[in-house]
Amino acid sequence: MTTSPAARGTYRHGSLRDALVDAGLGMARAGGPDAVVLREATRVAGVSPNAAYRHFADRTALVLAVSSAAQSRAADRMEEELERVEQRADAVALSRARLRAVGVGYLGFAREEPGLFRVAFSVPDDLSNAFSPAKAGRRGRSPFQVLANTLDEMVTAGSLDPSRRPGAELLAWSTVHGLGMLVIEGPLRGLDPAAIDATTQRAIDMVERGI
Amino acid sequence: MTTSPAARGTYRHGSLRDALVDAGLGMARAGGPDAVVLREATRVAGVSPNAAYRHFADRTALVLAVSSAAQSRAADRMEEELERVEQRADAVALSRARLRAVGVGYLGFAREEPGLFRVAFSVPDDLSNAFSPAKAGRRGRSPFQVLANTLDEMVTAGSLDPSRRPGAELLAWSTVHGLGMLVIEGPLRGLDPAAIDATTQRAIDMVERGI
DNA sequence: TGTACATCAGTGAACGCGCGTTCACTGATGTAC
DNA sequence: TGTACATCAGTGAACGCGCGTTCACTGATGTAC
Repeated sequence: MTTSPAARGTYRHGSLRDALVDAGLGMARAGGPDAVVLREATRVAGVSPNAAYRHFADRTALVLAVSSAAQSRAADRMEEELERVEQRADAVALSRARLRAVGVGYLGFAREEPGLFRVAFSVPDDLSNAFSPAKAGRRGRSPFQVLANTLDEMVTAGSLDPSRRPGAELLAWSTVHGLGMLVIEGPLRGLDPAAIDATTQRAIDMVERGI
Repeated sequence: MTTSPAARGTYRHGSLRDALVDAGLGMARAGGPDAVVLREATRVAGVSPNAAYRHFADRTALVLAVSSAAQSRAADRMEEELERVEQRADAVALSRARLRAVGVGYLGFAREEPGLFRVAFSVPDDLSNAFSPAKAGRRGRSPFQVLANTLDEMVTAGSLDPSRRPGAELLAWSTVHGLGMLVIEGPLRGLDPAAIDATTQRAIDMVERGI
């Protein structure tokens, strides 16, 4: 990741944009959006400070790109959890298990990567990306789409009444997002992981029952 | 609020601590926690920059005090909504209406004062205050206590099974806090107020049903 | 009631800092003829 | 196949900025005798 000009040997970097975003992810991992500093990213990439301006209009643009990348990772984490769900005959039970997996994955990401979670979902001007299919990262799905798909599956399986489907993602997401924030920077921070697991399960129970 | 040394006339300020916190609230109102700048607070208070150090160990201490004050305001807003709930014979219905009022008040605060909401609930080291009775502001109740009281009322009224009471505040708060974040800096930002109202009601429905 | 003195809230000047950003530039690449 | 030239990714040096914080200080207050 660190490519000094000497080490690099070449005048052109080759993939500076990606290198800057990677460096930004590293900083965000440690301290959230505010920790992303443009000059430091160029340092890590082994390039002069102003080289960043070939790829980003300003610091905000870099942070937005980092936010996007972090959203991709969140989506990956959610799909990872989805893949762990075992198949079963009962379509209703399956679709419910998949909804749970989405919630568990989202909260797993929040707990494992609080800095990335914050840069992904607390960067005002970019969160819309999480919702817009068009803007989803090259990886494919945004966290929001993963959730929406799972809710659609519930309707198909008959575990969610179609009349309750519209806007249901907002309810599910609110709960799980709020809990994530409380876990990261709220009173649940540093709580016994087992207790957090239990609260996570309870929160998802509530969503399932109340949606 | 602006008291220049000349205008002030006196060498001692008299209530500098409060003045700094007030100035901090003003800045936070406009831009959240990051917008709180110590030097600016002293400027607004009409005092030299280092005078702040008589009252706060460092900038962080000031931000924490501002966060505390903002939490008080949130609690006030919630109680304001509670007072609006009309009395009725049916204790169950009353206790439910009061829970709704708490949620509506919390979200009203988020929408009306996004900057204060953020400084109140997104300052890592201080959110514990919202939970600890001992540390509650002189105004009395913390937002968390207001919520907890209302849930206790539900148990008393018989609208919440006592076995479900422990930890219930976390579920309710998660939902309403998450929705608040989505409204402030998420995809619901700038949405038609009526639509936000509707989502708020639905979210609270979900909590009531699923808790 | 009057004076001496401790207390401490505020002053004034200065600091180092690292940031984001701009300027005029140079060197490597790829394409047209 | 060889050369001229446009393109543009990166360089190097510099900037202004306002911040948080420290220093040695001064002036007003309140208390002890």
